[in-house]
Amino acid sequence: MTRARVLLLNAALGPLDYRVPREMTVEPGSIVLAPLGPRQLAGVVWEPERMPSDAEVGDNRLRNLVGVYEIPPLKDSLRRLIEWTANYYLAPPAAVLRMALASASALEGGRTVVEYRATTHIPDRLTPQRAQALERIGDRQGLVRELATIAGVSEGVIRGLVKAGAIEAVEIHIDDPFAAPDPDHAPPKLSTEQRAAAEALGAAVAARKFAPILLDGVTGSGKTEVYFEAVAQALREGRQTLVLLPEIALTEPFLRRFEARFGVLPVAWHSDLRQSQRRRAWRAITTGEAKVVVGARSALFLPYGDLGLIVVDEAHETSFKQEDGVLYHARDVAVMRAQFEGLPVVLASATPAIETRQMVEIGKYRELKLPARHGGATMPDIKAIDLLADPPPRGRWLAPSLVAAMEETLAKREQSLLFLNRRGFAPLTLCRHCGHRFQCPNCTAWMVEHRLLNRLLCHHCGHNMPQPHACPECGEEDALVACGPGVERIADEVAELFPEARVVQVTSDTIWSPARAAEFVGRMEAGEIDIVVGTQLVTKGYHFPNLTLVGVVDADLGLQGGDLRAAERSFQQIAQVAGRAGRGAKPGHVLVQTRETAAPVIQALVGGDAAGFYAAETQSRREANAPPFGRFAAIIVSSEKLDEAVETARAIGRGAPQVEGMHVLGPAPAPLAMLRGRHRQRLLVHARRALDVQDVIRGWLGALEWPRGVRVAVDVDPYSFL
DNA sequence: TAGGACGGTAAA
DNA sequence: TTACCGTCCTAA
Repeated sequence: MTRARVLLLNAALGPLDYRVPREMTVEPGSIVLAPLGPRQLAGVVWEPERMPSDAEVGDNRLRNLVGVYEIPPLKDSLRRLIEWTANYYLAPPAAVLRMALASASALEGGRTVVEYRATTHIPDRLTPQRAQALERIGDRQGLVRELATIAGVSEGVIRGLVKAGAIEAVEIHIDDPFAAPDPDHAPPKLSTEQRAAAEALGAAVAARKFAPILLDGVTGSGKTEVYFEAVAQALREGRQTLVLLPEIALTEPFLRRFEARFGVLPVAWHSDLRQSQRRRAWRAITTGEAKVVVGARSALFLPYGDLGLIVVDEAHETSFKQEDGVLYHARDVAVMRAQFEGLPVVLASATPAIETRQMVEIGKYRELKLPARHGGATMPDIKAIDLLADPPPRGRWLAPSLVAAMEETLAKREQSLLFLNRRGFAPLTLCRHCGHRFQCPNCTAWMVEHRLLNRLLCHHCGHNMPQPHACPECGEEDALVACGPGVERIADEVAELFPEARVVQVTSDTIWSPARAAEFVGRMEAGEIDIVVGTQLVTKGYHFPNLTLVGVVDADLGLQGGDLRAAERSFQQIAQVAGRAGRGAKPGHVLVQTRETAAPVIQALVGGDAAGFYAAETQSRREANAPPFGRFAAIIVSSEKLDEAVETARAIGRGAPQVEGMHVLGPAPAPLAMLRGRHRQRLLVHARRALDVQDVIRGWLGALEWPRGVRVAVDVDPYSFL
């Protein structure tokens, strides 16, 4: 009799044992279908010694596996990665496994999927629901269920439209091949420095060994062209490349550059894929036919058939840290995957994280430097505007000297970019009469006024309400005032100052799909935009040769809140947005508005002393025993009931083990004391680097119990201290 | 007494 | 997580 230990796609369950029927063969990694109570669930066969079960079950109680999927088994290297991730981030292995088998439907054998899209035919009976559906669907395509969700109507309405001929069926073959990129399609002209770096990367790919490499080049130095040569090398060897990007908003410019270099588009992987696209991509990834995959975090755990290279672009980006579910850092897990698979991994950034720099420092990572801009472009000059000496007029946010520079830029028919990392019109609305402030009922956060929508929104939970005219507290009319600036307010100010200029706002409210991003890029390149006002969305990735002026509206914003990475993040953000200026033949200028011209961040930016800033910041981290020299883990306790959250957090605090080199701060209310209707308490564990803090926490929390509605989440290496 | 809400537990 | 079971309560 053979038994198999199976890790099921159910995060609440540990591994379960099954009987393997006589006619079935499985091996570790096999993807199987197993009975679970009255249902059937997919899972993966695992080595029993690597996945201990809490209770041994006798042979007589085992149920038979239902079947094995005709899909290559998950490789050892991927199973080790799943184990490592679950162990390091204190997550259920099944939750990590789910990311590898991200397209459960791809497991089913079906080779075709029927999708639907609108025709030009207008049905005879156009009910309001039908009209709404057709309008919202536009030229989108998808399953009946997907279209119903998009349209906000029931599936019956969609089916009715199909019957009426307004929506037609399209057959999708999920095994349709992806076109192969051609490494020799359009080789670039590289500078001597780029050539040297490209050759080093190519050699690392050919060596087929673990090699973590920091590709460190100033903004505009052509890092992408350089790592494309590593991709070309992987293609020549017939192996796959994974390129991780921090946000889908960045994929659009990337796709176009890729197509120009290799002749075809890469395979995209992100959360917005339709089910059929996901299925097709997943299958092509497992077979190795998808040669280059560009994706967000979640592409990291896919079962690549023959991976040869991993690239993490904009590797310093904090959005690589997953903030819900499994709280992993994609940059760090990418390095681990490269290690398990024996591959080179390239971290590309103009402003690497202190952690990454430190790895170079101690000789763990190799560094390839591109110290100059590509094609003769020069670095922009950065000047600070002292808001205390040169303040904007009352009720305005742009200093006279910044306005003058914008005027000049406009006169030269060049483009300007204003950066403010705050969506909406104003971050706080209050009543002048009684002092009432609009707060989210579910979160410890102000409601943010969005004039584009004429509503107040909570940026944490999505709660929203119409823009009020009277104060709900005292009933006073016309007493509500908007406090502080957001991107919309800056755009208004710009429109008043330069009525003839063409202004666009670039935030997640206006650029919410790759198509919108493409449209923005197109208009920028065609010179149809004079001034961009945007959030962090505009700080990276874009290359606009005619953009010569960058204004940072409030450089002090990022320094508030004071978490351990505040200074570093400020520096990176401003250096990145500054890097958008003067990328072509024309030189760029950057003006940074600040109330603290003496702050080290501002001094480093103005003086162009990145190395000095990094050295000072690294030293202060060392002294504080902060990452990368020491480590943190946050324990977040949340419940809809305040007393339960507080009591559980206290119990956890009381249960803290005495361990040499570790101490526990808290519990205390988390800075976001209420989020999406849940009260949150936080404990912060600070430990020396060598301590296996995960093991300590596992033992600590494992010995405790808490009420049903209480959630206890551990965030290892936290990035958000909210 | 039917049926719903709730809590506890098993799932191999 | 989902399914199911027992308990308790309420409406009829």
